[in-house]
Amino acid sequence: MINFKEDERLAKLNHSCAHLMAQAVKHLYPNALFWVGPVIENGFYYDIDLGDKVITEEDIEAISKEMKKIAKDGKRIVRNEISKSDALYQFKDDPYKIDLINRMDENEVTISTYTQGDFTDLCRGPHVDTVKECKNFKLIKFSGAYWKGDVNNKVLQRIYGVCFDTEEELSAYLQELEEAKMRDHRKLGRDLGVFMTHDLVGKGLPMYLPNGYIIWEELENYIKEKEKKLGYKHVLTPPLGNVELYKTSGHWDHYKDNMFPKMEVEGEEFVLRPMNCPHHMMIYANDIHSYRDLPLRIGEIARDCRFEASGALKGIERVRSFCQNDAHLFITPEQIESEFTSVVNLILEVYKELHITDYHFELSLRDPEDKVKYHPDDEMWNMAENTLRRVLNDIGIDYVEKIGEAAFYGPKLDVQVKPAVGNEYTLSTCQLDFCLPAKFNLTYVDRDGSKKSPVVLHRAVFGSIDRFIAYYLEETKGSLPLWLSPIQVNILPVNNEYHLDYANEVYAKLLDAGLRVELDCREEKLGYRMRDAQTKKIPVSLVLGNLERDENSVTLRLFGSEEKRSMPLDDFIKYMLETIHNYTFKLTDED
RNA sequence: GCCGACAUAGCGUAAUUGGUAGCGCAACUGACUUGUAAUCAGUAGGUUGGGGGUUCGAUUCCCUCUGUCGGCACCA
Repeated sequence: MINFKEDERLAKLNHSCAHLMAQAVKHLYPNALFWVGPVIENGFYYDIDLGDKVITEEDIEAISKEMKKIAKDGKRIVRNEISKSDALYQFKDDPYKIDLINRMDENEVTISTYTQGDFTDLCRGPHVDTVKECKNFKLIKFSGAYWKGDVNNKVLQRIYGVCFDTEEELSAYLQELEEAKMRDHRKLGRDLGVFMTHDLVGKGLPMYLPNGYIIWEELENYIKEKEKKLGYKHVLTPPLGNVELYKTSGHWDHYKDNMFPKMEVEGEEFVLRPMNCPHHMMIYANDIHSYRDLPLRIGEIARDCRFEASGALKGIERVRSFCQNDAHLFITPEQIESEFTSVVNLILEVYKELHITDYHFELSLRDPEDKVKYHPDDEMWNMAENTLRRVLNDIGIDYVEKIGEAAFYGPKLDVQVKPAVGNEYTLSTCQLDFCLPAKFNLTYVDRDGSKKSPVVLHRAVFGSIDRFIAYYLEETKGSLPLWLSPIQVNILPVNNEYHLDYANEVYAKLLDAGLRVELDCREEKLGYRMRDAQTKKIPVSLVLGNLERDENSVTLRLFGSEEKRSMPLDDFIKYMLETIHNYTFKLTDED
C-alpha cells in the first residue's frame, strides 16, 4: 500500500487537495471554519467546524462536484510570507487560525499563507502550482473528530480523501482498498468458519468454531514448545482476582474504568482480570528465591477480560475477552540485557519462521511531564529507557521512539503491524518493569546474602492469540500455511462407484499419519467439488481415479495453482509431514 | 464512550411517493455417474434485529433498545 506521507509528490498533491476541498466547503458553507488539513499515510483530511451542521453523504457529493469545478477553473496557488502580527490580523475572525498562529514562534518558523482564487489558508506548504493538478481525487469517508483530539472539546467534521496525478492511479488505489476489504479477518473469519459472535452472548466476545480452534491449538502448541526450549515454565491461574490484588499492583488506580466492574460475594470484591502480571507476581512470591534461581520465566496462555470502549471493538482484533500469550521473566538487573535480547530474538525468530515481514519496532517511553500516569522516579525511568536503547542498538534493529506510550510501570518495545482495514496495532511486546516487584515486595537472596528486588520483563509474542489469528488470516488472505489449515487435505474420488474404496484407504492412511483430512464423496461432479475445495482454501486436493488406484499414487493440486502433480502415496505423506514441521507457507514455495 | 451510517433466509442482495417480501449461492429431495472452479429439475427456508408509536395498512415514517460498520478518543 502506498504511503502518501513518504512520497514527496503525493504528499504535496494531497496537501493541495485538502486546500481545494476546504475552498469547496467554504463556497457551499460560507460560515465554515477550518482547523488543520494534513497529509496522512493514506491520503489527507481536513477538520472543519460547520457549527451544528453534520456532513452527510449528499454533502460529500456536492463538495466533490464543487471541487471538480474549482479544479477545472485552474487557479494558480500563490505563496505569501507574512509576519505574525499580520497573520493575527488577517485571520482575526478565525479562532482556530488564531490558536495556531499564537503557538508559532516567529523566530523559528516562517509564517506563510497560500491563496488560490478566492480562498486563502494559513499553511507552511509546499503546494503544487495550480489547483488543476488536484483533479483526480476521491473523498473517501467522513466522521466526527474531537478538536485537538480531546474528548472534552467540540466535535469537528472530518473529511478524508485521496488525490493522484492520474485517473488510472486513483482507480488502481480504490481497487486496492476494495481488495483489502476482501481479506479483512472479519470476512474471512466468517467465510472460513473461524469464529462467530452473537448478540445474546455479547459484543466483543468471539466464539471460536471448530476450524478456528484448530488454528488456536496449533499456535498455542507452537509458541509453548518454543518457550519450553528457552526454559519457560507454564502455569495456569484463574481469570479473576480479588480487587486488593489490583490495588496492590497499581492497576486499579490506572485502569479500573477499563475493567469489568467489581462483583461482591460474601463481603469480598472480585474483578475479571484484565492482565496476568499480579497473578504471576504471587506465583513468584510463593517461594524464596536465590539469585541462582533466576531467571525464572513464567508463561501462560491466559484469559483476560477488559471493558474496552464499545467503539473500539473489532472482530477478534480488539475484544473484551481474549487470551494472552503472556510471560513474566523474573531476573536480576545484570540479566536485563541477555534476557531482553533473548525475548527480541524469539520474536524475530517467530516472525521469520511464520513469514511475517511487514512490521516495525516502537520503543515506548514515558512522558516525563505526565506525573499522574508515570510515577516520578527519574533515575529509574532513565536507567530503564537507556538500558532498552542500548540493548536494541546492540541487537541492531531499527526502531522509532514514542513519548508517552510506556506502561505505567516501565518502558516497552512494541512490534507494530498494519491490518487490512484500520489503524496499526501492537502484535508483540516486551516490557521492562522495575516497579511492580517492589509493590509486591518480591525479593531474591543475592550472593552476599542480602535481599534484593528482581526486575521483571513482561512479554507476549503473539500478543493475544485472538489478535494473532486476526493478523495471520489477513496476512495470508485466508490461505493459511499447511500446519495451521483446519483441513489440510481434501480427497476427491473421481467416481464413487469405482474409486471410493481406494479413496477410503488413502483417507485412513493420511488420518493415521496425523493429517487433517476430509473425503468429499458427495454425488457431485468433480469440477463442482474442486471448486468447493478451492473456495474453502484447502491447501491440498487429491484427485483419485483409476490411474491413482492402479499405481497406489495420488494426483495433487495445491490451492491457488492449476498445476497437477502425481506421486506415490507414501512419498506424498512423507512430503506433507516434512512441510508441516518446517512451518512452510505452502508446498509451492519449495518447488 | 463520542460523531455518523447501517441492520431483509446461513451468506450476498431486491422491493416505484406506505399496500402485506423477491432473486442468486448454500441447504434439502430427485434425476444425472461425473478426471480438476458452478449438471438439471424441484422443495423448504423470513415475527424484514427486539420493543413501542403514527396509520385502515409499516421492510418503508417516528421513538427506543440491541448489534454491526466508518472515523474520533482509548489501548496495562
